[in-house]
Amino acid sequence: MTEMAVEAKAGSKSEQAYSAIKTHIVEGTYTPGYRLVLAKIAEDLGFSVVPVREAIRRLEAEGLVKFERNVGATVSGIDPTEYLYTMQTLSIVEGAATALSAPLIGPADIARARAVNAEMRDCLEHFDPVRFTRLNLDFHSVLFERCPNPHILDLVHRGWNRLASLRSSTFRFVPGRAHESVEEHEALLKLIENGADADEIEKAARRHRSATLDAYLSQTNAASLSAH
Amino acid sequence: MTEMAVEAKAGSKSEQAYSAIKTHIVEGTYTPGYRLVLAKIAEDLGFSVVPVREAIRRLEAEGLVKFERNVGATVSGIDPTEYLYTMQTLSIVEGAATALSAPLIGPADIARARAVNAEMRDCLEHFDPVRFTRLNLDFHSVLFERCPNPHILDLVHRGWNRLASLRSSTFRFVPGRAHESVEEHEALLKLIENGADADEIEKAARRHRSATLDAYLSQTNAASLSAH
DNA sequence: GTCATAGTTTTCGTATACGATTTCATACTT
DNA sequence: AAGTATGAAATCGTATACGAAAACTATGAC
Repeated sequence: MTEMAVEAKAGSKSEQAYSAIKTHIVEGTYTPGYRLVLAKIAEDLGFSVVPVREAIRRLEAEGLVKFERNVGATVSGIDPTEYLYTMQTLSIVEGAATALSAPLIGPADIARARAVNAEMRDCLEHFDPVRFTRLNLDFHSVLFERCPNPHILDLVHRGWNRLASLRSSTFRFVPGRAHESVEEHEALLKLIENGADADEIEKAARRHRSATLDAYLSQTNAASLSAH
Repeated sequence: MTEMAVEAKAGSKSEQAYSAIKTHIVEGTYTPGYRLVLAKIAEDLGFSVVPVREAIRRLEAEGLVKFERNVGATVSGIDPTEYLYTMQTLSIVEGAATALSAPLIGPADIARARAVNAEMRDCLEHFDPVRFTRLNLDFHSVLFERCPNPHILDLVHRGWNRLASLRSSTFRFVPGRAHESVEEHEALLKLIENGADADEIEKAARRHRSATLDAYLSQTNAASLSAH
């Protein structure tokens, strides 16, 4: 788990370049604002610039890098507005993915999710935000990975990747919110376990994410999402 | 209106190639299965292959073309499963976009949508499915274009583009469904006009699309979407 | 007549090269 | 001293060229 960022390991050089750069962004080696110079990356990887360029444009399409004509690419920053857009979009697609996969989630999945959530509680006591964040993805993966619609699943992955690329910087992990979060996780599991209807699950999953966003926004006095 | 497919008119050659090819696909010049040979397109446009290749890979990311390593690209086909995935995804993102833009829709917008819907009724009497389809996009554009979240809006556009690329082929326009559709349009407008809450609008917009999908599926005895 | 195989053709994948654009540093003007 | 113009450096954008992989074709064996 937690390997979501790694995709096509081998393959064409453009694909290799794509995963290599993506990994750097998601893992935090390339932080927001970092300037991606074609020639430099090409040399580092031992490729020429053409496949690197292709990789970067693909990352641009996913929102991980910002690209300016004749200027170059930089790792996307943490503009609060962008963060809001990303979280709102994710709340919608993840909510749908969770609702769609709910009927396919078995007792084994639930058990695994509970175990992960228990570990998350641990992280709160021993204050380990990095691990907490990683486990959070593991937990939600259980809930949405069985989504039978690959398009929706792909959108969910993209959203998480974008968030991961912001992870290494400033905010995230509002302490009070983390405690609420693990409680909501348990509530979500109960809903799924009891075979609640899709609509109810979807709403709960959305609210869970909206609440995280709101917790962040309340620190930065920006506009609220759940107001909508 | 109806110009949604045309984006960056000028710009770098890769962008020009992108819009040119995209237009061909969406307008139906390149039908599903059509083989996109780099050298040929490059010659047609008067460019070299590198920007064309970049354009094609971008179209691949949007699902408009299918790309195989060392083989080439073909315009995406109308696999019923893919159609289901696309429609389901669109029902979700379009539903959200409509709900989010609803509070920003004014009386002028409503009036315009009504006019479009009236024209659609006309198309039913004079049996003009091509125009009907075009107007259908115009109608829905009024409902979702004010969505303040550009990410979501982008996903909606992508969904419509994919559908447009399938348009020219076989199915679409199940006669009975079209009549229902214009009625549902009016119902949607009433909801927005009366300031119904976001959740209600979202559900109605989703159902509207799911119903279109189901009408198609009932002809092909595939699995239903609204069953979920 | 059918299948397998070798050779040819097509087409993609990427390296290299060079022109175009932007950015940065420097010198000059007011 | 501040701002503007000029030139140099960095970087991108794309053309061209060639090697590699796949698809196609023709030939021969059975």
